[in-house]
Amino acid sequence: KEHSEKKHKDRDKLKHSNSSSDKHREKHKEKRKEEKVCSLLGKAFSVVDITFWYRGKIIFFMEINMKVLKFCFAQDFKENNPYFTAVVDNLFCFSLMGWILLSFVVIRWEEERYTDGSKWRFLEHKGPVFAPPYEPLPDKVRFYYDGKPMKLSAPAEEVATFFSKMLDHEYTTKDIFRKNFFKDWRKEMTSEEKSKITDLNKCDFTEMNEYFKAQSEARKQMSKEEKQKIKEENERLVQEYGFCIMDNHKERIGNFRIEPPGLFRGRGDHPKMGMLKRRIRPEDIIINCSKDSKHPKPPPGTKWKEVRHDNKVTWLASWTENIQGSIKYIMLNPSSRIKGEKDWQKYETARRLKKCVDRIRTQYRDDWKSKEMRIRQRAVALYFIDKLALRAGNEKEEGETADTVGCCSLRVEHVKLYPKMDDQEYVVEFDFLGKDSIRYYNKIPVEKRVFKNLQLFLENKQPEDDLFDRLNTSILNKHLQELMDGLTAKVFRTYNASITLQQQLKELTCPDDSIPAKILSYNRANRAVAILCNHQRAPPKTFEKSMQNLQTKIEEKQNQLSAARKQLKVAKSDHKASHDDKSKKAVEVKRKAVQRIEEQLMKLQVQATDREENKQIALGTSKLNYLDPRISVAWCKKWGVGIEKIYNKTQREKFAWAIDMAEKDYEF
DNA sequence: ACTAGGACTTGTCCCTAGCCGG
DNA sequence: CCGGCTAGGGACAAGTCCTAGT
Repeated sequence: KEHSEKKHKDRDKLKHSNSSSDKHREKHKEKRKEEKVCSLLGKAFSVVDITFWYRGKIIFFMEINMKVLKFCFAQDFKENNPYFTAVVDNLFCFSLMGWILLSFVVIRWEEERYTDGSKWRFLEHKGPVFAPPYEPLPDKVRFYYDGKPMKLSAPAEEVATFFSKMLDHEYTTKDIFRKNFFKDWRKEMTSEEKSKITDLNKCDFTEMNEYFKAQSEARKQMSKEEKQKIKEENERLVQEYGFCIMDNHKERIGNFRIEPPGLFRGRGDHPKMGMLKRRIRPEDIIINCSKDSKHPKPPPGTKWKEVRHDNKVTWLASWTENIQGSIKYIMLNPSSRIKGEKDWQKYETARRLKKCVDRIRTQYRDDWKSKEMRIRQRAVALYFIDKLALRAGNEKEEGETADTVGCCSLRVEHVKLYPKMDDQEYVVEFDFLGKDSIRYYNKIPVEKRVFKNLQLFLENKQPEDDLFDRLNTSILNKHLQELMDGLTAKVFRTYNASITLQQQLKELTCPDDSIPAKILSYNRANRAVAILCNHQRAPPKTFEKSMQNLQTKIEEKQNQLSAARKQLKVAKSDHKASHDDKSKKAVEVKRKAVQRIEEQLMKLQVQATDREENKQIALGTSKLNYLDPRISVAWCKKWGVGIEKIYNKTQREKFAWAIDMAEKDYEF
């Protein structure tokens, strides 16, 4: 019905444009019409049939070039049904007595999956965008050494600017940072500079620092037009370099810009902080694309390191970074088929774990009694991974990164055992730095067997010895692989996160709640998961202030409310006195006003609670990486909550497959 | 069995576009 | 229309897990 209404409107527009004599305008309208028709087409179909009948008037199709139709159709179809792919090369379209027959092939993701391990058949892109070249400082901005101004060579100056931009950060005062920086900086100096500049403490970067501050201030002060221009330029760059063609579809690239040079910071107590991250040139880049595609061109006068055609991998370009010597990649955006499909598979693996988790739990409990030490250790570690959602904990090379651990790499110093604590027995206290040097602190009571085993593991060990000395991640994962196909340590995190969300949602959602209250429940369920996974954040710098603002708003609303209530009272007594229509209306109006303000107040209060509870907890990570989006989609459908209340635009794009697939009765 | 390298996922921080109330 | 604030996106670091070579 809706579509036919739209069609009528379109037809009216069509007549209109025919009578218009302005050629240009007509052309424009033509284009819009095409777009409109194509978007209508995309929305017109449900997704399961191989062949669709669609009733309409042929006039639309005659006027559209078949090629355009095909392309628009492919795009629209994909946007609306990301879980499917349409093969439009075989698109077949003709009219029959006012009906239009459209026939094309629809393929589901899993049907399209290649069996030989290849990830794509065709890949074409324009290559990465490089960091802008270094612009030397104007002469008036000077660097001082030992109190005297000194002109630096361009390479040395560039590195100096990196440091000068960071002057406000605490880490420029750290010894390691300064030492690493100075060492790398000296490598960029001319021999003359090298002999002169021997002590970082005698370097004065303040003038440079002020210059950059002024620059950023000036950028803020730019006129609207200038800002608009920059925005447009950026947009153009995205249009040109931000997309690629992979197997008949135009897909967004995740990070098409190469990381600019700068000083490496690292997280936590990183031994390499302050080192120079060098500039990446075309000669460092390996391009990956299909042989029969138009290969990306390197910037004039340069060459790529290599152009290869490896369809067993998903990346478009790669280079080796100089701090850790690891490889960096350019890959597709999460909304792309290749990422979405993988994401979906991940949750399917977690759902398979759900089916056999009881068996696995029984087994590891059995293994706590094993005669073999390695099996006991494996079983206790697995218990922690399952119960506490710890990460696997690969070994790391000492001195290369910050000292952090996961389950398998836990050391004796990270756990403390308390046979009795308060009113609980067999309490284990964990205190260690995990990924990104985020502290994990937790005290939990465990079963007696686990406790006894831990005591055994700790015997005759130094604090810096491994807790699980007979275990590492590859042993653990090999074991898990035997328990279930595709099972690894991280699947437990996904599984426990998703199952917790589903169960919390069931528990917390009250059918009679208002929409904001329901959303609060959702956020609380999300929060439970974030706490489980230890997703913390530094309380935002503006937290206190924004909390206060909210509080004042609430007070204001409360005042408004009491005022409105008073007015309602007055109106009521007026009505009692006069009993006329006018006063009756007035009462209604006032009643509505009170109601509205009550609602607003409630919304604010809910918001305040939500924010307070969220002070140190980051919801984003679990939402993006651990929670099966179909649970959320189903919840939204079940309770009539708009999906946009839960997922913002990017998240909706990433989870398009789930929004498409999940019905309100979906069970993880 | 062990290691290094490679590919891909997960994680936090920081900046800024754009929203909203005054 | 302006300025303050904040959500969201980008940047990029740091994990996991797998494979191939020794």
